[in-house]
Amino acid sequence: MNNRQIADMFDRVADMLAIRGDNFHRVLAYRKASETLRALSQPVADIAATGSLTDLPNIGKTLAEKIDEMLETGDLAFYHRVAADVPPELVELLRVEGLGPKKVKLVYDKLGVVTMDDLETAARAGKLRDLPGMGQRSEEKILANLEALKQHGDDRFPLGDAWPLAQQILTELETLPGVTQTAVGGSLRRMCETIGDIDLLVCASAEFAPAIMDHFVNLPLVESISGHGPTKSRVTLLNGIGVDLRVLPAENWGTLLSYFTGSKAHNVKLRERARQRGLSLNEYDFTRDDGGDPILCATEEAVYATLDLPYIAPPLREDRGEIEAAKQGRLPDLIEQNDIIADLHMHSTWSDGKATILEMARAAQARGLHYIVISDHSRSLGIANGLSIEQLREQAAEIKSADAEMGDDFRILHGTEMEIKADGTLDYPDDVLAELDFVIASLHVSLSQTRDQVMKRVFAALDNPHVDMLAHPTGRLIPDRPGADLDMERVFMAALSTRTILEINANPRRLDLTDVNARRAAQLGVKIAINCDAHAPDHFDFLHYGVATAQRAWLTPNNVVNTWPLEKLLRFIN
DNA sequence: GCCGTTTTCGGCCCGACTGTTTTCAGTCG
Repeated sequence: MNNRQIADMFDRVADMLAIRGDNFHRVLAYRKASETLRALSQPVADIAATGSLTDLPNIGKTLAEKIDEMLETGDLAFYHRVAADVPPELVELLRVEGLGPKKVKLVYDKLGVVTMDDLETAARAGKLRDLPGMGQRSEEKILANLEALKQHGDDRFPLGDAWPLAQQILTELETLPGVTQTAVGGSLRRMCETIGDIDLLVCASAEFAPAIMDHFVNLPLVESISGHGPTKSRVTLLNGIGVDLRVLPAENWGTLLSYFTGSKAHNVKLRERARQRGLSLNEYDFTRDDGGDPILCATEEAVYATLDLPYIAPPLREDRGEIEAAKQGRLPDLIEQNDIIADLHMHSTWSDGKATILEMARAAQARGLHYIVISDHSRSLGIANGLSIEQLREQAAEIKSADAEMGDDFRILHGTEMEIKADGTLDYPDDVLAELDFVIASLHVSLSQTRDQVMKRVFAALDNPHVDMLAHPTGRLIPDRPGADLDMERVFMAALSTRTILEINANPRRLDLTDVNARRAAQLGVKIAINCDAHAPDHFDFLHYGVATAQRAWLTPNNVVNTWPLEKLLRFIN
């Protein structure tokens, strides 16, 4: 079993234990262990092999043994023991909003409900309303939420879908009386690749809050309201995405922002640190155990300062070592968007782009870039109008004239995004590749090949001396396609030894490498590029998603080749 | 079940909102 499968198993066991009514903190231990495994940037099997599983946070003796068991047998006996008490199918019921472990146990014990269909049948028959603690309203709500789940599912939303939506709502809320500041919070502010719901925060004094909330829950794109109070409201939009809004005054802004940015695990660490100092941290303030005046924080900097920590940027707040690093003064000097001076991967009308080479160059220059690589698709990708060898050579002439047109302050390099074909061969011969300034290799087809097959293809590209960069290495698409089954550790080692750059593709449907993989690659010394893969001038807007992913990977400007002057990049690839 | 400036046992974050209550449990974030 791999990291994700073991993490999934721990999550499933946690849900089953919660339904069974086990100690809450025992349940939490399984969930925390799951998070540790998901954040791990190397195979847990490698760590198990050295016997150092318990060095990982949240993995103690018991869970280490369970991980060993799963690695050896592919199964977990404990899971089957719990399953004797709690049918594993019950876990599915937790996806229904408003149903937690207690109520799932209730409907199972009293009505024998196991599946969603059972639940719907029971609700329609009016059997839920007579259960203790439930009534007609609960029954109606469960039916409505079952229906909503069928309609929208409860999948997470791609960052690229949620971000513009959040900005749109905030822009509207900013116009309301009394609103002095707004912000996104939660996983959206941390720029996770997918988000469960949108957290919005508004700064306004209490007398304005009710009107702000009323406006919010009555926005035209609201489908239903699931909570509506003076400081907190929650709605579901027509596309099924949930949006939470919190309103607090300026004196609480820093603690509010910190609290609702999370992650949960990061917050727990902050609160533990507060307790060590005789303080208790919540979204309003720090209260003192000795009963003294609470400490108010109008900024997040003040929150961290109260805990004797430097400011920690939101993309780092995943409890992946950032608090320990902050304590020791070794937080990374994170890459910022204005460090980026080049884009090495884009398309023009020569293949499937929407703009000419010159238009792309001017758009790039307008955004502060100093050089670009035009990298149209290669001949075998017919669907994207890939270039024949003859077309590629014709294109060289146009690149040259466009480059001259742009003047001395901007350079256009001639590249290609070359297919790594399904049979493992490359789409252009070496002598053609030798004519180009920059060669990108990509997987687009036959991504569901076996690990052996697809790794052979990647090695063929990495080992070719003309290939400078591997673009969107796994080929995944969020949320539809998981991507090729690569052994990333071996990809990184090969990239390192062949001096091949690996890409963080900034398109929010890709974000490939992932944050976790990019962090591991950079740790090993692999150089990373952040590229928009622009097919039109406005796709350069994707850059902030790519930079945020790089920040989540703890990358500094030195890890990222797009921060380098052209001469340095050319030295590296040659 | 994990973890240790609270240190091998006894903590483990906590507040808003809802619905069913008549003072609170459950859910959610």
